[in-house]
Formats: sequence, C-alpha cells, structure tokens
Amino acid sequence: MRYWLMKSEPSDVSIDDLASFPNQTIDWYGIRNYQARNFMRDQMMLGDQAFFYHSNCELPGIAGLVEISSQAYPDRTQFDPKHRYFEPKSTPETPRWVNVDVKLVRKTRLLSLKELREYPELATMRILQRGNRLSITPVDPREWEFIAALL
DNA sequence: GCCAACGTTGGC
DNA sequence: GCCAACGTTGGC
Repeated sequence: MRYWLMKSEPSDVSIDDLASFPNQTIDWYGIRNYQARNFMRDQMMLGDQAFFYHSNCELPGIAGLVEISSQAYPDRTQFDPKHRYFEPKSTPETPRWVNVDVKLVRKTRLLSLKELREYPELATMRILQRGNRLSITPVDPREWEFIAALL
C-alpha cells in the first residue's frame, strides 16, 4: 500500500463537496500532467491512502483523508468538446488521460501549509519544495505517520 | 493581482 | 533534439 497527497482547488471540489457526493466518492478528473497521470495509472492501488489537500485558496493545507477506490480508467472529460478538459488528441480507443476514484475516509482539521513547514521531519516533502506544482505526489510512510498523528 | 517556477509546444 | 515562447500553477 502506498501513500499520496492529492491537490484540489476547493472552489472546484472541496472536502465538504466530497462529503456531500454519492458514496462520498469522486472521479479525480482533469489531471493533465503526465507525471501525475502515470502515478494514477502505474502505481495507485485500491486501498491506497491519500491526503486531500486544498490548493490555490485562502488557506492552503491538508483538509482530510481519502482512499483510492478504483483502478485508473479513462477520464470522461477528455472526450467532451464542451468541457474545459477536452483533449482533441484522445479517442475512446486511445485515451490519453485517466483518473482513479477517490473516496472520503474522514474530514480532518485544516493542517495548513504554514504549519507543515514548521516541522523539520517534513522538510523533504515534495509539496514543500520550492516551485512544486505536481498535483499528485507520493508521501513517504514516515511522513504519513507523522502527519496523521497531528490530525 | 503578482510573479516565480515549471511543463508543453512547435519552429528550426 | 534544441530551446524560446507561451500557458499554467499556486503561494503570497
């Protein structure tokens, strides 16, 4: 089992939005970065755990715990010409983008980015590195345990 | 809204 | 295959 951190803009999908969805589950659509796609396609397994992270908002930080509840499959939004995530180069036979399903485990307190930066134990986390933009990143098990104990 | 950092595109 | 230009991300 692996651990992950997955960013979402709360103006798009917040932790409270996720809690309100059927089965408290969402298809993690809209990933248009090859590295993040490959994580979902090649490494994510059913039952993997992830932090749900609020990004690009007033108070960025970890907002909840989620788990991976499906294998990767083609992202529906790439086929919809009217969708902002439309991908003209994708066909149903050769889809370029995939997503997994993500299910809420529980909402947590907001563990802010500012607080995350205060712990030397977390200094090597990808999310804390300068210029980091990757929206899905692996989390080291030791970092996972450390953060989980703070929530 | 600013802007640094990064990923992608496309001409050559 | 290089790399300049461009678009996006995301903290502040």
